[in-house]
This record gives sequence, structure tokens and C-alpha cells, in this order.
Amino acid sequence: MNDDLRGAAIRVERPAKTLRELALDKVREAIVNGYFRPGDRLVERDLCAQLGVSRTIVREVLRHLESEGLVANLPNKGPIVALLDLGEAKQIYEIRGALEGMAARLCAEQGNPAIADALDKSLQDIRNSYQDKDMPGVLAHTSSFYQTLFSMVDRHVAWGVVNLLTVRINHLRSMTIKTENRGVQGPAQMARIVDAIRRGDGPGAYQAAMDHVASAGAIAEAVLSGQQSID
Amino acid sequence: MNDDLRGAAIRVERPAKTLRELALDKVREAIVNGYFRPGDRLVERDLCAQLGVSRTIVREVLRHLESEGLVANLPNKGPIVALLDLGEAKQIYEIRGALEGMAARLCAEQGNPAIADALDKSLQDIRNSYQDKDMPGVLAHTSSFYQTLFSMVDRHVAWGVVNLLTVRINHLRSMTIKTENRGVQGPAQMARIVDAIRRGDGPGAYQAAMDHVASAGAIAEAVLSGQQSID
DNA sequence: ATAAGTATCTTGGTACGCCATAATACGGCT
DNA sequence: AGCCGTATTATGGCGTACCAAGATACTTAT
Repeated sequence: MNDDLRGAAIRVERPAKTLRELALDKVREAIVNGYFRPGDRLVERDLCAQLGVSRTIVREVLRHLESEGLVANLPNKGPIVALLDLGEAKQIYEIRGALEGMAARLCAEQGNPAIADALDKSLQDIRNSYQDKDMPGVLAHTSSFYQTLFSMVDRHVAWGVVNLLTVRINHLRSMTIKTENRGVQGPAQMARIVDAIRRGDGPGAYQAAMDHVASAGAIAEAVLSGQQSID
Repeated sequence: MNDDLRGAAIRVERPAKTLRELALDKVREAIVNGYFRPGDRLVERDLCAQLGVSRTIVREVLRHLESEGLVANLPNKGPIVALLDLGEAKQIYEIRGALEGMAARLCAEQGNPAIADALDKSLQDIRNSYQDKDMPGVLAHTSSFYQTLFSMVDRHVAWGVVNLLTVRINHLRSMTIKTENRGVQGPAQMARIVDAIRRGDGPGAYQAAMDHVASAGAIAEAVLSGQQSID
């Protein structure tokens, strides 16, 4: 295994990114950070022009995003940015609660102090970003917090699921974290998770993770139902 | 709303299936039931010939399956049927346990007798299929059992996740159900789920669902690690 | 003013061609 | 005989052009 790591360290980091992957990331990012709004039509040829790639690529990208749930395809009308309804958002928060709770419990049961330390580090990054009012930073570090949670117990499949679901509610996330008090309450709740993990308290970690997602979900629900009249 | 339903009832059920969707289903099915084996190369131009569609379609299909995790893309070599390693399979069973447990708990808390009745119906179908040694039927009705579990509490997102993960372990499923005793033990465990739901026992339903998946996972693990030397 | 017909937009789908790269086969050189 | 460099092949990545059909917007004729 040491050999493996050494081999991996030496391996040349070639870009290897195919044009399609580049385009995929671009479009996904454009949707996630609101350049394309929910309901917007995604006209293939327009995207070709904007991305500077051929229709072949654009079509593959749209299919991919469709299967991720970020794009919906209206029959005979074409792809649009998927609309997020309240019920679906609540379900996504619920699933995240179940999986993040599971990961937190496993972390606690692992009994490895390095886990809590790594999480604390991410948590501090989050606090700093809040202080700097760097909202993209908050999101990125929150993501990294949870990635740590999953990867420390080798649950990359669950992490993949959470990640997949999370992009679909990304614009909600960016609204919840701007909520009054969230800059204090959020990190505090995450600290509870870390504490429980450090104590080796599995059920406590599970509950703390569930609570954190639940409160984020509640804020999102308020935001979304308040906004519904606007859309 | 009554008007809506009436309108929907009248609506002509057109096939509407696009060629791409047809091809997608065909290839997915071919992978799932073993026509293409894990590790097999999926040569685009060959698939074109076999499916009778253009390369554009084939590529879109491959991308879609790639994002489903059924197909892996080796850089500079092309797509192959994804290999399933033991760790990943265990993670998938674990996630299913968490989500199916959640759904079972929600069903129990719903307190609607119709739920248990519908589940019993699926369960009886499973028993019959076992008796007829109709293994594809067992799989189909098991799937329908769980679909009921999720749809009765309107958790179609979670159902989608479970479904997505399940196709990746489909060949494992078809091996576990053939295991000695599984024809008795499996339905018995599922009956425990239904009973707990009928009693309105949320935690009991959760635990019963977890147990069922866990035992399926254990069998799969045995099968997979025994088989590893063969592959 | 309205209904019918028409043009346009856009996707679904096909065919073909080009290039880059990896693997393999081949042929010449020592 | 064995090795090395080159030609060929297989295949994916990507682009372009084209057609059919459904949806929509627009005109026009009555």
C-alpha cells in the first residue's frame, strides 16, 4: 500500500479532461450558481455557440445533466433547467439527514481522533468564511466538511448520492446560509456533531447530523414557500 | 383538481418513447441481466450495429449509463461494463438499509391500513413466484414491494435513489434470492416489516427493514467473496 | 376580428468525415 | 534470431451537414 501511494504520487497529472467533461462542468456550474435559472430553456444550438463546442457534445452534456436531475426534458419542446418543487426539496433534505446521520454515527464508532480533528479544521474554515462574508467559501467548506465525514469511513457511494442530491438544491443552500443567525447556528450545530464524534457517541452524532440538516431544511422550506408567489 | 384528474384520465397514452430511451432501456437491460458481463468492452460502432441506431444515440446512452454507474469509461480505451467491487456493494446495501428503513418507519407512522394491505399483496406475489421458481418474478415483485413502501408516503426521490443503486447490484440480487432458504427467510423478514407497519410501530418497521437488507447484504458478500477467485 | 394556413424554431435522429491515440502487426537491421 | 522502429488498424473524440416532425408564432384572407 505504501508502494501504491508512492506510485500514485509519481503519476503524471495529465489534464486528460475531455472536451465533453469540460463542457459538462461549465454547464452544471452555470446552472448551480444561477446563470441559468430554473425553467430557462436550454436551446442546443445556443449552447453550442456559448460553449464553442459541437451539438454532439452539447447533447451528451444535456443527457448527463438530465440523469442528474438538474435538467428536465419536456417532450417535443426540449430541455429546460429543472424546477425544484417544495416537496422534492424536503425529500432531499430528508435523505441527506439519513445518510449524513449514518456517516456521523460511523465516524463516532470509529474512535479515531483524527476524524474529529479534520472536521474541526473544516469547521474553522466555515467560521472564517462566514466572518469574511464569503458565501461561496461557506458552501465549499461545508461541502468539504461532509466529504470528510463520508470519506473518513470510506463511504464514497453515499457521498456520491449526497453530492448528487445537493447540487439540485444548491440555490436553496445559498439562500439558507444567508439567513439571519445561520452564521452562528449552523457552525454550532456542526460542532455538536464533531463533539459527539469525539466522544464516540454514535447515536448522538446521528441525531446531531439529523438536526443540522433538519434545521437547514426548515429554513429552505420557509424560503421556498415565501418565494413561490414571486416565481 | 377533479378537473385535472379527468383531463389526465382522458389524455391519450402515446408511446412517446424516443428512440434514445428505447435504446437506453435495451442496453441497461442487457447489462442488468448479464448479456453484457462486467468488464466487457462496449464498442460504440458495434452497439450501433446491434441496436440499429446511430452513433449519436449510442453515445448518449453510454453517457447516461455512465452517470448511473453501470458503465465505466477508461481513458483512451473507452466504455466497459462497470465492475462491482465488494466494498461498493456493501455500501449500496447499507444505503438501501437506511432509506428503506426510513420509508418503513414513515409507513408505520402514517397509520393507514391500506399500506399494509398493499404490501401484503406484493408479498404474496413474491411467495407465489418463489413457489413457481420464477426468479425474475421474485425480483420484479420485490421491487414492487419496495416501490409501494416509498410511494405510499410520497418519497419518490428516495425511491429513485434506491432504484438507481439497485440496478448496480442486480446480478448479486439474482444470486442471493437463489440461496438456500432465502425463499422462506426473505418473505418472513418482509412480513415482519409489514406487521410492524400494521401495528404502527415505527422503530420496529425501521429495524425490520434494516435487518432484511442486512441479511441480503451478508449473503451477497459471501457470494461475491467466494466468486472473487473465479473472476 | 377570427380562422386557417404558413413560416420558423427546435429537437430527434441519421450519416459521414476527420483527427488522435493505443495496440498490434510487420518488416528491416544488427 | 532477436530487437527496434514503422505502418496499419481499431476506436473514441469531435465536428458538420442534413432531414423529419412537432410546436409556435405570424400572416393573410375572408
